[in-house]
Amino acid sequence: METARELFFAQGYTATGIAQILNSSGANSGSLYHFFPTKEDLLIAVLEKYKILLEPAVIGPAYARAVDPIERLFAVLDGYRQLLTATDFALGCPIGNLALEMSNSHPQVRALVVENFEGWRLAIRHLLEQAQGRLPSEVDLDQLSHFVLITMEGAVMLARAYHDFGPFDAAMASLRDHFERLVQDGSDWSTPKQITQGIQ
Amino acid sequence: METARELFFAQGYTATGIAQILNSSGANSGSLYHFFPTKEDLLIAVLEKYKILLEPAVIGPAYARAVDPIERLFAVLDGYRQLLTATDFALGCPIGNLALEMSNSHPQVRALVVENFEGWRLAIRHLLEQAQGRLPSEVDLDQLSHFVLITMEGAVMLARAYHDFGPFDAAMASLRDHFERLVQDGSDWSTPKQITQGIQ
DNA sequence: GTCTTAGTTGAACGATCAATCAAGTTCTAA
DNA sequence: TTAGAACTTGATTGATCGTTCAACTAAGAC
Repeated sequence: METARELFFAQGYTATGIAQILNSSGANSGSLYHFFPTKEDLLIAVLEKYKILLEPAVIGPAYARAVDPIERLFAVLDGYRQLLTATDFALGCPIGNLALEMSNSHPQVRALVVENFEGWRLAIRHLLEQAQGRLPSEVDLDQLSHFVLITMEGAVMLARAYHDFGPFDAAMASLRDHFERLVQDGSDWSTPKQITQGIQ
Repeated sequence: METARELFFAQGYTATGIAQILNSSGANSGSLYHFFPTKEDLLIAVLEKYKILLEPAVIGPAYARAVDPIERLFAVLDGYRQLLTATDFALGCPIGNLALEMSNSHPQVRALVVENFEGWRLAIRHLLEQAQGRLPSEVDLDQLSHFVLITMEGAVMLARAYHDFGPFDAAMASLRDHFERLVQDGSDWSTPKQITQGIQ
């Protein structure tokens, strides 16, 4: 199953054959089909695994690299940049890859993709809640967390297509700009603009 | 080739078989292979076609629905929303679909994916240039146009995965908010804030 | 010590995959 | 009128697809 996860991640679901999984893992077809009656069951197990991996593999490391909630948010995003760097754009977001491939057809798989996205988004939302005091009061955290998720998925997609960090970094810079304007706006009513600007 | 384009769009490249293209189009395998020696050549022709379709199928209709450059930008994005509605989330962005599927392996295909993305982005950039007077002078139009493209691709991906417009509309609302703040900031130095606020 | 259950083995299945090719037809130009 | 190139036809190729299954082994229960 671990081998299947890696191969689905690297090549996609359709492009990965059962035979390849068996070769790479050293398992036999009968053993595999004893636990996973169909290829789709294998994919479902992989998607369940990703739900478990979210915290230790994505959120945890980002928390360790920063303390401020907004900085932690960008540390999460930077984690995907590091993955792209380490694999020379071969690996992006495993869920995003499967999302496009499986968004038609299989409803159970799609439901698990949504669960994975929601896990990620709610982790971001949790960070936004911690920064809520600095944001304008009218900001919708569900909306903003969706926006961050969408930006991340789009940025990873484009970076892989371009084999270049230009689009990715542009999105990160724009998103940072957006957050700076939100924070700026959030402090306007309580603190005169001139003072915060004077300190900088 | 037109049938291949539709099937690649709806099902993806790997998931579409030559036999299916032949059945749906009524062509024979020999005829197909006379013009397209490999399946990849067929994909390349499809991607070239998309470059041509950008203007009449995407940009043109959006221009017809709005006049203001920023409104035209959002009209382009709304075009993808309409496509998702019309096909019940079955069809998203044809280039984005292929981008994730082909971002590894074939370099020639990836180059054409990039050309398609760049065509789209430069069309957006052209709109931003027309609105440049309303934006802060320090805004980087290349960065901002990449940001818009990335938001669009991510929004379409998530909408298809969720089978729901929540994420898509959240991204559009956030992007609108970002543009409003840019325009607001762009007018600050020339016009006192109080006056424009008073007019509203 | 035997019965049951869980798990393993790997050859084999029919279907489908992208691709081929010899034969036949249509078009073009001299 | 005719030679040759352009194009079509569809049966067929070997490889690979996901899946099956009868035979086998290992381990715990009574």
